[in-house]
Amino acid sequence: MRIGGVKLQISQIAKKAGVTSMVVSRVLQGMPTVKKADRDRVEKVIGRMRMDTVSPFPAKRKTQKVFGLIVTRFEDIFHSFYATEVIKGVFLAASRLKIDVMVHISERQKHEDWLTSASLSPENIDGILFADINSDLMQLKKVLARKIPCIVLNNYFEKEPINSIAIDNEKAAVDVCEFLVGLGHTRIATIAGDLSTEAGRKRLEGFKSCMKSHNLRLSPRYITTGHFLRSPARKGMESLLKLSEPPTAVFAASDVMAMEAIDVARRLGLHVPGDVSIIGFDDNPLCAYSPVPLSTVWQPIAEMGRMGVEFLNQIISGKKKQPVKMLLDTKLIERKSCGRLEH
Amino acid sequence: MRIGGVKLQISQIAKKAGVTSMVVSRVLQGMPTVKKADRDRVEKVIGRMRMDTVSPFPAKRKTQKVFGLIVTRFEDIFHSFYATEVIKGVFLAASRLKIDVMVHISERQKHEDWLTSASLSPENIDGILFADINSDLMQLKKVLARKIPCIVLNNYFEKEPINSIAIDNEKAAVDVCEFLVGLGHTRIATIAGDLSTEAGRKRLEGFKSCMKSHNLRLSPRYITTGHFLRSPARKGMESLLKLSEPPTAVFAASDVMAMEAIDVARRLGLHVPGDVSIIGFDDNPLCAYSPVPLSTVWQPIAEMGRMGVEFLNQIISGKKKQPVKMLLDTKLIERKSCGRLEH
DNA sequence: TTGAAAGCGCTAACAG
DNA sequence: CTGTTAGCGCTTTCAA
Repeated sequence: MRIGGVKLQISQIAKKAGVTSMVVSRVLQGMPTVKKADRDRVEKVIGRMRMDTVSPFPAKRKTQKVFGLIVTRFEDIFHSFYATEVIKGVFLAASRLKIDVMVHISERQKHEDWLTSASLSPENIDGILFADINSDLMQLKKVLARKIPCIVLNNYFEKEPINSIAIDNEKAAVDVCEFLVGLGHTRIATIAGDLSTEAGRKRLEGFKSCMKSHNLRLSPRYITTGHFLRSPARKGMESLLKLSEPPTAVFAASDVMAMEAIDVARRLGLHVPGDVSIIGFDDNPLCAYSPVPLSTVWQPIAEMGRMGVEFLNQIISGKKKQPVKMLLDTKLIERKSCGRLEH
Repeated sequence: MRIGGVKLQISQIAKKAGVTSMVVSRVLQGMPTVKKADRDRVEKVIGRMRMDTVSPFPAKRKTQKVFGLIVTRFEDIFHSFYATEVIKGVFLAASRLKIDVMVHISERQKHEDWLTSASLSPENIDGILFADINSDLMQLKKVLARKIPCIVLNNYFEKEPINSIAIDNEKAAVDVCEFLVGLGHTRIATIAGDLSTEAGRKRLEGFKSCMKSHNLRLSPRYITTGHFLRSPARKGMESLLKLSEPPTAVFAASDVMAMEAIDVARRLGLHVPGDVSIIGFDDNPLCAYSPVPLSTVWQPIAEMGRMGVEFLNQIISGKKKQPVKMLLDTKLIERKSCGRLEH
């Protein structure tokens, strides 16, 4: 067990907890065959030692702290704005705090047991940052069971005692919807993101709930899913524009999808925003190359990564009480792709 | 000792080398008290076992391979285009090859002995990638001495048997100079980069040698150093424009510096490229925000990172002969910041 | 500069 | 479920 760059001896933990080394060893390995009372005691002792070990020696450490960064793989991840921004924020903070970062790209859906693999074992890692969690809650549960300090980014756990920092996607989507309604639009459609991600779901939910609060009817045909990908987004936009009553405004859940939507519209001879307003999400710098400057939502992704590292560091040092819960605010960026509806 | 994601037992190495475990242990720890003959034998055996261990089991591995990525810290590193691009390329390849990456930001000049620190010890690492080497050749030497597979990016070792992949900065600078001469310029100045980096030096050398080959006089006053930083670059540009015979074209060794140079010129009421042509280096996307589209040099930074990972992986598997040596070509991007000289 | 022996920290196995 | 024992792999020590 590694704490704040220092190795904790099993025998020492055992002594303090009044159990044998074996019991501690089993607890650390997450084996089920340990009496609950013993397990609790061991965990409490580890928690106490964590604080004792780390706080009093700020610069005296020989070994650096090491954080694991778990990134769920998805298509084009390293061309994606999200991943590179998170990584930027994480490294920014890590380099300031002199923390090494072990990056692991985990395969979606697969039962990769990276926790027991050498490089990411608690032996070598002081804490773990999940850059996102897609469906594989299993690993998170294991990490929690072993009391390894961790923070989840981009997924907000409202009730569970899990440290999490996320973008307030729902509020952001409401802002977008309010903005479009404020421009006089009533026939508003959406190209939703990947609904297996929390960001995708929340953005859709926020949009729906805002439409409802304005008593605007949202036909199921106005809801398409682009999975955050280019080609499905195009298909979605095409289907929207083919409707007998096409929308006058479209909320795309990512800038990449919004750019594709603009392209689809223009190829059909429509003007943006004259014939149809389009708004994106991300504030991806690539929008600078858009034929019409894209209105969008800026989100503090790099900040989220930075805060993740800083908070995790504080948690490990016992300077921050758990659970940490943060919802970060977004900002609507108004450019030229949305216009007031003329009657 | 870790090889290709597999732990090699000291005792096994010892048996094959015909020495005791102690000797091997000492060799691995880099202790000086080992007979040279024994040390050589041990190293040879390790080299052999490396190939035996890795190649025959492509997918059978339980543990992932782990590469260390050493990035030398400098100002604003994570806002720098270079660092983020290298990292992008490294992760792109690493995720494809299912390799974990341990990122370490090393402090410049300091005697950080990260090799003996737990997280980057040969115990936990299969190979090392240097994202650049600034002055601290010591660490590289240690890595080489311990026969840990490694590749150096962005520094080209012409003669030493060190694996290296770099941008051909010298040729790129010659291209730039040829380009400016081709536009009719003869009074060409430069804002050089940080001359403690190889990139900075080579770009200056290339520029100088090309000027010479055209029999163009290069006054020392025409050579300023901007250290790749904003404020020194401004000062450099200011001093150039104050000369009694100011240059008609300026080669800035980075886009950030070129943008500052443009700003300085415009604030003095000069037109770019009418009064002075300016060319940068990097093809930083941030040039999109430049008041006049910046002519510059694109360099395959992400590709360099990607190749680094791929080659290192092949070296470890014995599929690639050492030393690997590569010089990557750049491309001059012509936009609007350089004009033909009118007489 | 070497290696036997002792020590250390961990875990698999097995008996209770 | 527990804890003893035995064993593993490595390093420190020390005498030669």
